[in-house]
Amino acid sequence: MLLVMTDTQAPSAGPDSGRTLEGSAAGEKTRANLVRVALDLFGRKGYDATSTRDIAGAANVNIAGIAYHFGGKAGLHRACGELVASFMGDRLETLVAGDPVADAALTPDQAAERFEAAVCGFARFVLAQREVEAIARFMVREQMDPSPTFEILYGGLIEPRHRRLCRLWGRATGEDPESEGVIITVSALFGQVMFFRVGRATALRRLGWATIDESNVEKIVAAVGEATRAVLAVHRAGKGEV
Amino acid sequence: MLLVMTDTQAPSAGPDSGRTLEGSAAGEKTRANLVRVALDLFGRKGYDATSTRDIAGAANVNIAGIAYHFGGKAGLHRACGELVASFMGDRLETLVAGDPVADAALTPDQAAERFEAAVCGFARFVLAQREVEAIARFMVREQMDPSPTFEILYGGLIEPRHRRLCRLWGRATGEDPESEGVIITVSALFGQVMFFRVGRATALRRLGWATIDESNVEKIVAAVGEATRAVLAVHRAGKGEV
DNA sequence: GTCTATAAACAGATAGAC
DNA sequence: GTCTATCTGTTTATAGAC
Repeated sequence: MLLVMTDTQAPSAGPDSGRTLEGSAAGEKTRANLVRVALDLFGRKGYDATSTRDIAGAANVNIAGIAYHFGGKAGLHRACGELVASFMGDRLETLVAGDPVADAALTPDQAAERFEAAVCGFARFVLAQREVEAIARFMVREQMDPSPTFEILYGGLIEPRHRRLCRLWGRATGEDPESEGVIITVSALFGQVMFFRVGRATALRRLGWATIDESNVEKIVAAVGEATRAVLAVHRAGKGEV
Repeated sequence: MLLVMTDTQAPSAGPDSGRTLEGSAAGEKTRANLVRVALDLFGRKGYDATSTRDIAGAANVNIAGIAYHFGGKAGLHRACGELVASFMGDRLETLVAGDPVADAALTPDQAAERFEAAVCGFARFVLAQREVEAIARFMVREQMDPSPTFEILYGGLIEPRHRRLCRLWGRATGEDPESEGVIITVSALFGQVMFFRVGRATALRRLGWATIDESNVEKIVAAVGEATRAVLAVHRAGKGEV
């Protein structure tokens, strides 16, 4: 959550090269403001389409502050990626899967139950939490047009979480957690949830909803939970049968 | 496929206000080139981040040609949306669902079979066809940051196709095709496919694939087809049971 | 229908006062 | 650490020659 202040390598020798690692309290707040606003704008409009003037204006920070604190626009974007990886990693760690070391001790039944809870918890978290809106937009944009920041997201957040879920699936079904089939199936099940984030404009229009509020989230959770149970059942029953 | 030349309302009285509706053969080719290139760049980098200079350069057309033929950058974007709606509408009409009027005459078994074929056909089309790459990027971008062009995509393509699939689902399960539950479930099932488009960067890295070639598409089709059958079976067996 | 040239606004970065 | 002012390059749009 606070690895925003990792020292950035400024592309040119800027005024930030000599500052201390901690910074002052005022500087800390300025940096946090900039990252919060930039995350929203980068996600909404994309990197190139977002001007540093807009960011600075919305964050009530002078334009020159971006270069000072992050070495430039690219450094600010990197800081956004680090915030996302850190924030989402913290939340998903406790929300989605519980204790990692205990996985091997789970019975298949327990693992299946926990996997379903992971899908539903992920859906509730990703769809209901207001603070995730900007983060989701930012992440989808990095998927479609990866910048150097994608590596931060993939290596620091996506890959370990996804691998973890595949282990859980393997524990529940007896299948190889690193096999293509498991990775694809787990990805597809979580893709159900993603649709209501990425295709939100379509979903809202088609369902006649103004927003995806708490009661609407539960309707979606019910559907993806049911699908998860159904697919899980097939894989636990007959392994070869398709 | 050729409603690219719908006359654009130029924001200001430009040189295109007096031209004929058909245009010359050379002009037609220029317009098609511009739309093809713009669709790719808009999808890749977004509207604001794509410069008319880049588009004109890649299309081997003079910069002023965009204002001449489409009234400006916004008109070119609209033309891209019209091409997408027209092209995808044509393909999905034959690929995904067959004859619309015959739906009511289908038995539940036939409808279920056809629905599964629709999901698999959609997956093959969306994931395998090279020409869909740019289109998919363009559409996802409109979902996340809707412009006036979104209305063209939703009303002319997404809504009618989605409604059609829900009717098929309703025919197979006996459920109300316009109910929230059906719309959500159908959306979620197709969301499985979308993940491998939108989250392609993640899927490739996680699976160790360089590209999603034909054999990889079939692996994905197998997984989403299986999930579709499983969920369909649950809804056809006991309607109240969850 | 296509071109050159240019206008007017805006981009990111930075120097230097405080 | 924050500010103003400015430099340099790029953006879309357009006027007018051909």
